[in-house]
Amino acid sequence: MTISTVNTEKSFLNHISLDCVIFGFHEGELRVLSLFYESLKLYALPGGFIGINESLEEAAYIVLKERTGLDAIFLKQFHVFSDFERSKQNPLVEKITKSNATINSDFFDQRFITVGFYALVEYTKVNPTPDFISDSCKWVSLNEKIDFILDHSKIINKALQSLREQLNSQPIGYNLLPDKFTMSELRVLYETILGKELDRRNFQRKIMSYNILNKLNERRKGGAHKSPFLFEFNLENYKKALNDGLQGGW
Amino acid sequence: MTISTVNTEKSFLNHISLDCVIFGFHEGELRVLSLFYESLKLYALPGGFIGINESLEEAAYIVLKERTGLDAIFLKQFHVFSDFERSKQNPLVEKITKSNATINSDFFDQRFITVGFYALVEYTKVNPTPDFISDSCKWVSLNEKIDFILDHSKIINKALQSLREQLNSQPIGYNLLPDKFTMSELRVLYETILGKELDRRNFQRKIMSYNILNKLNERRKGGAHKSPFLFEFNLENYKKALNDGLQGGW
DNA sequence: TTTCAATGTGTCAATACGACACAATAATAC
DNA sequence: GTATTATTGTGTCGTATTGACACATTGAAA
Repeated sequence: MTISTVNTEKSFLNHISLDCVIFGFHEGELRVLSLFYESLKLYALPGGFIGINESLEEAAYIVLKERTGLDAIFLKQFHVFSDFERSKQNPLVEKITKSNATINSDFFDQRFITVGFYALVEYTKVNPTPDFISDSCKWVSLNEKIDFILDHSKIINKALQSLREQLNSQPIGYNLLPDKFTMSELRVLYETILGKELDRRNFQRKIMSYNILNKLNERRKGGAHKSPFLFEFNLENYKKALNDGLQGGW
Repeated sequence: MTISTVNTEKSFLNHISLDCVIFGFHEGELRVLSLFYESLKLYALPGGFIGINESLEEAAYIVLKERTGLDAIFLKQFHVFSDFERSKQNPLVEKITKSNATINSDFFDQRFITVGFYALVEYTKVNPTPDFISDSCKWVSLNEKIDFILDHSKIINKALQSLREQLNSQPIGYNLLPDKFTMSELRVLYETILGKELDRRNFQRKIMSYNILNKLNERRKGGAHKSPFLFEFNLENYKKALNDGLQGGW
């Protein structure tokens, strides 16, 4: 009746999909893990469907695990995209139909309402892995002009907007940076997400006032100029802040 | 295939529903418009399904219009509830089956993923109207202990939490108060949403600093004690604040 | 006319914030 | 080695914002 299968292995709910905006931070740029379709010259967000006995969150974790190899990830639903027109003319349908894959292309060729999730991951820990219909999986910088299928550009923009709003109340950074990092690295991350420069000294004063960072007796060597101290997140206070929220904005 | 009908008039998408937490403010209490099922002694949130050529938002506006009689309403999606167990043992299914209604009870008896919306309306303007399976539609105070079907209590709590977070960045109040109101009324609304007391004088200073209110040359007569001035929202600045957001928290 | 609770409007100190200065340092250039 | 240079560490200072509180005013009720 209302349950369909993509292949013979698993049954999914019709009409509902999810798309993940997986953010990484590298070389001072925010990047989004994207699937590339060589024949279409188009990118797409990693996504999936909801198994008949899964929650959205469980399904999203499966997508993340498959594309990144990572488990414990900061994951948050941020918006539902339900425009009547949004999944019309999905170029992937034709691609699937033409392929020899043993999957049900009818399933793809229905109207989908998609739940957007954003995830924050540590760039270097990710092992980008394409799915069965994409040719490659790679990081795409938000600074590049990239063509995505359907409304995926819109989804990314909305994800970034949500991330910005979160930044004002939650201690984002733990998930995007390596365990040890310099104050400059954290500040550049904030600047990148916000899209504006922040005063180096005022930033440090404010972020330290939240008591979510430990200053280490260790410096980052190797770079030119004075070696900066390394910091790490104070997990105990970080978790408290996740619950209670921070205050003030940037 | 994947489209079902509730009655013969309209086709809906399977597996997807929406529920509306319609907030009103009356006698210093936040209230939620709820449907009551006499035979079950249970309440439920007004909800609906997504027509095959509607967006979620369009469908939500239809629900609001039908239950309140109002059009232009502040409406916002805030969370998707997708637990596998959430729509098991829906008491409404049995109720529908037993009734003589010409509706397809099979449609109700499927797994639903529901999108939660919250709406802010002016209490006195609402004309509460039950739907075809409920016995009455009434305001329920958040202070009362009320039994809701399924996970609707959880949905209300999450809506209130979202509303609180919005309060810090958006000029909420325009939709919940009459056109003209006193500073105390606005403050009590904020106190009610936040669940804590605010200093009367500091509140006024802060809210006035946003420039979203016009102080009128008019006083509320009739109450005991000194007559307070009336205020109204400055729509131009209010809309600006809706876009730009406010700053600071309470 | 008095009472009393609520209102209008202020002050004050503590804190937070934005803008900025200057010395210390580590790799590089010479 | 020594000088150079960009970056880092750590301040200060004036202003704006915040929280706590005081006191006179008002208008219905006693």
